[in-house]
Amino acid sequence: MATVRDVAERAGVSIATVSFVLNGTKPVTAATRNRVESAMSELGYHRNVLARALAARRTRIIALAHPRLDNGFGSDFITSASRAARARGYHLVLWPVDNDSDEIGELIGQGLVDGVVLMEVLLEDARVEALLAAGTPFALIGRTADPAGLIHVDIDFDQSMSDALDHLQELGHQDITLITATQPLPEYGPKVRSEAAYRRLCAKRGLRPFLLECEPTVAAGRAIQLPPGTTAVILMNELAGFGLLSQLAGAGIDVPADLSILSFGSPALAPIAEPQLTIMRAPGAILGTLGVDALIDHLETPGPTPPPQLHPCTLEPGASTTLRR
Amino acid sequence: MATVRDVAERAGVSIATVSFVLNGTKPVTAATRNRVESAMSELGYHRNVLARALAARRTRIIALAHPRLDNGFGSDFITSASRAARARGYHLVLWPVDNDSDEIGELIGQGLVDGVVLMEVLLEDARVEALLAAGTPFALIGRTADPAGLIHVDIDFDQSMSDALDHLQELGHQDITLITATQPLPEYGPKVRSEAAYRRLCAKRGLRPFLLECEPTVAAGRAIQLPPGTTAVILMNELAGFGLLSQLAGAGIDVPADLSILSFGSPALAPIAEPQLTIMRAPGAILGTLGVDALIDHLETPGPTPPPQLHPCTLEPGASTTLRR
DNA sequence: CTGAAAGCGCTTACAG
DNA sequence: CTGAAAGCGCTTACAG
Repeated sequence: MATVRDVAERAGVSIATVSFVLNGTKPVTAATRNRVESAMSELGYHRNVLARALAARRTRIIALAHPRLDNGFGSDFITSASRAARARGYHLVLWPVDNDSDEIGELIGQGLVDGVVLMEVLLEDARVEALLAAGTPFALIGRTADPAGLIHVDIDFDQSMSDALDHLQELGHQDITLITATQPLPEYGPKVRSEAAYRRLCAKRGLRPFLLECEPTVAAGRAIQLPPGTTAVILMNELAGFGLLSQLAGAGIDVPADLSILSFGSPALAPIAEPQLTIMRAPGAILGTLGVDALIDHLETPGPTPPPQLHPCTLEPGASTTLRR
Repeated sequence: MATVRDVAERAGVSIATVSFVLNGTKPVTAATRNRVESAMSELGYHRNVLARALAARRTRIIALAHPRLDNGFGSDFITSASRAARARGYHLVLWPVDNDSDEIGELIGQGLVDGVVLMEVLLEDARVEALLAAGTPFALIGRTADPAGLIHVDIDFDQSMSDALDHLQELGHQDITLITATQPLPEYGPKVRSEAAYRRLCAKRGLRPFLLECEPTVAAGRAIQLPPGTTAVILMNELAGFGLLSQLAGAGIDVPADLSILSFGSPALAPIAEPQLTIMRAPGAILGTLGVDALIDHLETPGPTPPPQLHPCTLEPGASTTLRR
């Protein structure tokens, strides 16, 4: 592998000059620049990111801390996050850490990364404390209970719920039940915020709120007992949704003629349902890009905390919602 | 952040000695070791991985090169791969690269990683050539057309297909149709190998082979025309499977009474189907661990190419297969 | 605009 | 068993 020294020698300049053209950090005459650039391409020079990082005290590596990946928008998110990082000349390392301050503290101490993107943020999150204590810049995917002053991107649950209700109300529905999933951890942000948004919007719109929750399984969905009078359902429990569909089919209740279903879920599963589900699609890929960009922006031009980036889910019409009869 | 220098000073030794106890590379008396270790813990010392990497010419970072993640065992695989790396003291960086030799060549040139795990390997893969040319160690998840001499881990398609046929034959089936998915790229290893295994095993077992393929969509599944006489189906096309189930239900054909279905697929989707699908589950998490471990083993003790690690899918009984009537 | 030199925080021959 | 010193491949004040 060629080094700056090789390039400098071939171009007849000092290694400092090579560095200046490499980084554009100081003015260099066109002639010198050309000599350096041809030397680089002739030698197939690639700068060593490790040495650069050590000397510059900036690694241009960021971590994606993920307790687990099996949920929600996992794959989309990761693909877009790693692409976003690469697009800005950064590398993304994966840190499989639990919500544990020691574990992340140890990782931070290694000095490998300039910042951290935190997935699966809890309302109370020990990792956030560790990051704050270490002075390591970070961006949250999701939000703690009080995210003021923290860089974060998240689903806009208010807007999403509003859009969901709009869709159903435009179809004439007024008795709309919200079905969520029982969570292993009590304080799960998306659920808490969605329920709050639903309650608030119902009050504001003069709708009677019906909230239900069940385990995220097909079997639990089969056992759902909808409140009498319900003509539409907002689902935040994809698996139970399939159970519910099966239960309804068995009972001769037609979807959407008798009951409209709007499901917060993934486009992968929607076409499997019968009828194909109308979904509110989570902006996984968008959040990946926003989170990484927000962090890198902050790393490159530190300043006051940028405003949160909240992005709503997108309505993707299927065949499971229709006019109330 | 404390450095080796701080530790050395506090312990009253040289930085070399600190390094020796850090790495266990040279014998150190118990007394000295103790002094160094207490100094380290008192200072909350963490070794800087960048500096170590630069000095030792080994970064202990490996890359996971992934064209896209949306397919197959994506999330499971990545989670297990990143855990496996961490368990061995390595970091895993994500490289979102297409099957393009330039792109991966540029990334390798940066000197960030000791080796690469390659996902989504094609029968002819430009990235493999680039890696070979650069002399960068790598492990394949999947296989090229001729993987001899390359470290690789993959699904054992022969064994998996054999297990699938065993299951169905034990239930009395002899007319077994294999349904695969049309691929965007012509030479897709899993499909090619599965079909070959199916053909070979049918011949060996005196079964008549029926092969079908269709687009990986629910709609395509609805349009499948099974060969007359088929009593069981092996599906390697999950989405089409749902379409097929729907088609059969509409035609009054009972699964599994009239037709058994064994699907190579994910445990996430199996319970959604009605009846719940009997599946051959891809060993995504296992391959993640095996791939990373194989690469790191080779990095730490170079030697002849270790034998390929082939791991079969696991039969997970559902309610979609039963005795032939 | 360009260069000589120090330094980032480690590891590793080489000596003793 | 321990230490002094060189060096990994860069960046960045500091001078000129």
